[in-house]
Order: sequence, then C-alpha cells, then structure tokens
Amino acid sequence: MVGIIEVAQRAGVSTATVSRALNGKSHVSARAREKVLKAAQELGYVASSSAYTLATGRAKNIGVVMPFVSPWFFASVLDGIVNALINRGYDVTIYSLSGGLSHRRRTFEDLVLRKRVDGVLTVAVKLTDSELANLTALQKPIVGIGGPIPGARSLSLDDEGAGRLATQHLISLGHTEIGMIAGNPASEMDFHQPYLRRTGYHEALLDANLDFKPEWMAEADFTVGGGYHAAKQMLGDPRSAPTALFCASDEMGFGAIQAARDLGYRVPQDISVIGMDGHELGEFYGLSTINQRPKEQGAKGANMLVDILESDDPKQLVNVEQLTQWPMDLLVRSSTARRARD
Amino acid sequence: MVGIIEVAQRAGVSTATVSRALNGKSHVSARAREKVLKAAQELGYVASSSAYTLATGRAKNIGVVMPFVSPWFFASVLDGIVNALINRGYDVTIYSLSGGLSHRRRTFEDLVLRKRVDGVLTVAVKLTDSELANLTALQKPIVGIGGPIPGARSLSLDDEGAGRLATQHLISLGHTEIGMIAGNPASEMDFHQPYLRRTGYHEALLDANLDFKPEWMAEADFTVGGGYHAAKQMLGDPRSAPTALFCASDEMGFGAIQAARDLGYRVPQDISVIGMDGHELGEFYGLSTINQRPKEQGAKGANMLVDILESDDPKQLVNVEQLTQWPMDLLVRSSTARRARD
DNA sequence: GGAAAGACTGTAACGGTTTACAGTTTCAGC
DNA sequence: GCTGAAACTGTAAACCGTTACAGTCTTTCC
Repeated sequence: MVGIIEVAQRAGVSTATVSRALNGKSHVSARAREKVLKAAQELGYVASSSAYTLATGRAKNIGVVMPFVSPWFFASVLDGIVNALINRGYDVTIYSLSGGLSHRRRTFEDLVLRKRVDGVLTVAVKLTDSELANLTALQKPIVGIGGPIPGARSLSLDDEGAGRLATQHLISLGHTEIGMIAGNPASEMDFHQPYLRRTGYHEALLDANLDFKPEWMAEADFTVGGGYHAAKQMLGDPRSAPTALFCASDEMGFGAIQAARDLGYRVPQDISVIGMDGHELGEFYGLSTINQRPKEQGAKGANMLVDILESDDPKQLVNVEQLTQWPMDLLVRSSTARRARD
Repeated sequence: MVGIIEVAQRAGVSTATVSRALNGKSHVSARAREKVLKAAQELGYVASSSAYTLATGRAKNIGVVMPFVSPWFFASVLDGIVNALINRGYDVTIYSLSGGLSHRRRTFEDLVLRKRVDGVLTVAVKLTDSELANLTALQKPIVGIGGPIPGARSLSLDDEGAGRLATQHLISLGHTEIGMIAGNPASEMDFHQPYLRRTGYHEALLDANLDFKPEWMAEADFTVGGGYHAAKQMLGDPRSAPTALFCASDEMGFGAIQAARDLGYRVPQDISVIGMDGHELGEFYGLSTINQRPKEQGAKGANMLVDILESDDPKQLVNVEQLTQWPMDLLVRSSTARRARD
C-alpha cells in the first residue's frame, strides 16, 4: 500500500510538503509541487480517507436518512442528492429507516457519533426530539427535505397549500362531491405530508362551503395498490360515490384511475382524478397532479447543506431553524375535467 | 468529544480493556466488562469510525456503483442491498455513474484507493479491464449484480435466456410477426443486458423458423417515453406492424401499450405486448413480463459480498470468477393473448 | 549592505482506535 | 505449597494523514 511517505521519498521532499502540494492550501514552490504531483501520479497515490478524516475531522461524506428507498419520490430525491454531491466532492451514505425501530435508534446514534458523516439530509422524516437533540448537540448540520423539521433547516413543499390547490382545482371544475384518498396512520408516523395534505383538502371544502361526507375519505398506503383498493371501495358504492377524487400521491392516483375504469367509469368524463408529486409516469396516464420536482428538491437540499459545511463558520449555522418553501406547479392533464355526471 | 480514554478513566481500566470489552473479541473479566459497559453507556460513547478503520483496515462500509439511481430497477436493487446490509452491520455509500466519464474515473480511483469501502457491488455495469484490475489488485472483493462480470463474482439473470423465453411465449401464442424494442447503443455502453436480450429474441425466432424484418427492431432508451415513441413508430406503419411486441424493459412496455392504444389497437386483441423485469406497476397495467425480483437480487448480492468479507480468508476469495444464475419467472398477464388479427 | 517581510520547507505532535507483546494474576492439579 | 497453563490486563506501537511551529532561504526596500 503506497502512502504519503513513499510519495515524499520519491519526490525528495517531506510528507508535509506532499500534503500541501496535493491539497493546494498553502505555499509550495512550483518545482516542489511538480515533483510531488509526478511522484503521486507514478505511484497512483490517493490519500486514505480514514486518515484524512481522523486528522481533519471532515469526512467528506454526508448521510441521507429516508424511510424508504425505492418508491419513486424517494428514489428521485436521492438521485438529485447524489448527483449534486458528486460535484461538490462529497460521498453519500444511505440510512434507510425501513428496518424497524431499534434499527432506527442505532442508525441515529451511529450516524452522528461515529463521525461517519459531516452532515445529515433527511427526506420526509419526522425526527423525534431526542434525535434532533443528538444531531444538534454534536454540531452536525441537518437539512430536511420534503417536510419541515422544527428546530432545523428544511426545504419543503407547502403540503397544506398543495392539498388546498388540488382540491380547489376540482372545485373550479364544478365538482361539489369530492373524495380524498389520504395516507394511512402507519405511514404518518414517519412523515407528515399526508396529514397536511388532508388538512388542505378540508380547508378548501370549507372555504367553498361544500359538504363533506365521511365516505369520501379513505386511507391507504402510498402505493398503486393502496390507491386501487381504496378507490374501488369508495367509487363502488353508487349511493355515495364522489365525482372527483384527490389522491395524496401519484401512485395512488394511478391505482384510482385503474379502479375507476374497472368499475366502468370513464376518466375524466365520469370522474376526475388528481394526484400529487409529479411522477414521471403521470404524463403517460394523463394524470393531473401537483409537481414538486423531487430530483431538484434533493439537489437543492444537498447544496444547502454543503453551503453550510463550507461556510467560514459552520458551527454558527448549525442551530438555525429556517424553512424554505419549495414552489409547486399545478399540472393539468387529461384526468380532470368539468363535472358532467347526473 | 468523548473518546475511549474517558471511558477507560471512568471505568478505571486501560483503553485496551475498554476496546476488548466493547468488541468482545477476547478475554475480559466479567467485572471489568460490566464497568466498561456502564461507563460507555453513561457517557454515550461510540467509537469513531475513522479511527476504527485506520486501526483495523476495515471500513464496515460497502460501495454500490450504479449507472442510475432512480429508475425502478436500480432503486429496487438498491433497496434490497441497503436492507440486507443494515442487518449485517455495514453502511452503504452510493456511487452513481451518471455524471460522465471523468467522474467515472475519479469514482473508481477514490472508491478503491481511499479505503472508503471494504468491497464493491456493481449493478448492471460493465467494468473496463483497468477498472477491474484496479479493484482486484487491491484485494477488494466485488460482486456484480444484474450482468455478469468476467473475472469476478456475479449474480445475474440469464438475459439471453430471458429474451428467448419472452419471445417463445409470444410464438407459443401463435404469433409469427414479432417486433422488439431493444435498448439503444448509448445505454449499452454501460450495461449489457440489452444486447443479450436482443440475442435471445433473435435465437427464438431462428429456432422457430420465423421471419425477421428490420422494421421489427427498434432502439430506445429504457424509459416509458422511449418505449412509447419507438412503439408508435413501429406500430404506426400498417404495412409492417407486427402482431406482438417484446420490450426490453417493463417501462418500455408501459409506453408501448399506451402507444398501441393511442393508435387504436386493443391490447391484447390486436397486439400482444410483453415486457421484462417485473415492475410493480406491471400488475396494474396487466403487462406480461419476466420477473427478476430486483430487490431480492440486491439482497442476495449484498449477502454474498459480506460472506466473502467475513470469511476466514477473504483475500483468497477475491480473484474468483463465478457466475450465479438468478432464476426468472414468466408472468403471464393480460397484455398477451393468442394471435387474432388478419 | 542590512533588515524585515514573506515564501518555502521540515520536524514532530496529534487525531482515536486496535492489538502485539509482555507482565501479572488466578487456579487446577499434584 | 508448588508449578504451569490459562486468563486477564496494561503499555506502547502501529494505522496514515494534516498542520502548528520553527527554521531557512529569498526578495525587497531603504
């Protein structure tokens, strides 16, 4: 294994000079630098990251904590994060929370204490007070993506506003009987969007003086299957079927459209469906939605974090609470139309 | 920052004893162990991973190299990997290759040389000879998932066989004019499935003595959009439109089904479509496919790698070439049916 | 020509663990 | 009670960089 000592010997200088030449932080004569670069090149030398971390306290690595990794939204955010971070010279290590509570605890302890990471990005996770305390106590900056984190910096869609907007879109099309397929409590433990989106829906109905029936609210998990089953249930009962449906995610929306078709509804003539997130498949199935461009959100969050890390005084910026609103676009496609039934 | 020294002082023993007690590798008296555990607990001590890595040479971290992170297949494999590795006590850091060639080089150099990782998992990447040489020279075990890696251990579907199977399924339904939407050369640079799947398709046609027209082969990228455009082109020409279509990925299959519908075809009455991979949405769109359960594939690959790492003599196992075949299931759903047109 | 400033370089301390080695204690067996 | 082996423990040397500090060499300006 070739280390800095071999390079120093080959270049005929001290290890300090090698380090300086390679990191370019302070004065090194042009001649020395050249010799070092040549020697390093020839030996194929790259500094050991653990030694670097031990010596400097910087890991050049950031931790991403997410409840799941494969659903489209999470994978997209991750994609954005990874790409942004490559350019900034940071690696990313993933911590999935899908392994249960004890794993979750271990994750948070290790994450922070073992100096593995310089900072943490959370994606749609609700941190417990103690988790947050852990993180901030150790001066590790955090930025939350997709869901505000009280007491920390975060970047998030206004989920309540989004729920309201989606519902208002349906109202503006003349619908008065509007159902919603929301997230279920199990998933709400981890992240809070579902609840907020539901609140936005209710508010929009209230504002417009529209009725709300309990049969118009269903809970499901955030998958296509969840949306399908919930929608089939809701739309299958002719006594109470709404004429429009707001789904808390696009995946649910896909399922709902399919369920509607299987029940003989035409979309959007018989029923309007709007989803949420901006799933890439949405375009193909004509699903109206609210686009939140998760990939860009991930990139933005990652850059915010690195900006803090590389500022003159990162410590000072650690404990700041700051919520950055992420803009949303209403994408109107072919799954929503004026009310026509009756 | 609380280190091993503080724990040692508090427990009234040496740091060596603390280390031994905490790692449980050698003899420590019950009394000493208890004192150490208590002290560590009270101080909230967790060993620094960089110091650990420096001292032991183990990073407890494995690198995952993939061309993309968000497409369903990759995200699913990653999900499987992450979950398997949590249980084995390893972290995972992601290296995406989507950043271009110079990034790719840097990635491979850093990956290996900086001792960040104990081993490497590649997902559907073709390694260049020098990349492989780099990795093996440094005694880092690699296992390739989704695509055989010559000279290393890998776990892969028999893509040629899969292409043949999909095509034979269509043939068995009486189809004689069978088109294929394959991957395009750009994506084939990175991974090789596309080529093999295409070969399987050709072989199946040959075996069955069926004609092949160049108009029946289209190239597209692996997205829904790619499949849509290619299918629209191929099916739009009434002189040469096939009666069945084999798509090299499920996403392409979704696009193809949509294109067919937009052209007025009924699926499967007018045209049969079969995809490949086992995308979760496939069930909803009734897409017949070949299921390769990527999540399980990721988990299996991860476990194979850790098995090597934790064997008695990992070094000895590094340079082994070994291809493990991954089983595939043909999932027949509602997008394929007996030929009826004419 | 001399002094001061600045550029450059090297020595050595430091970061926080693990572990080889050596020393001490305990204990079974006689 | 003695002996040898086994169990336990501590000291100190790695692991591999970065960087404070101090020293040397140039250069510049009176």
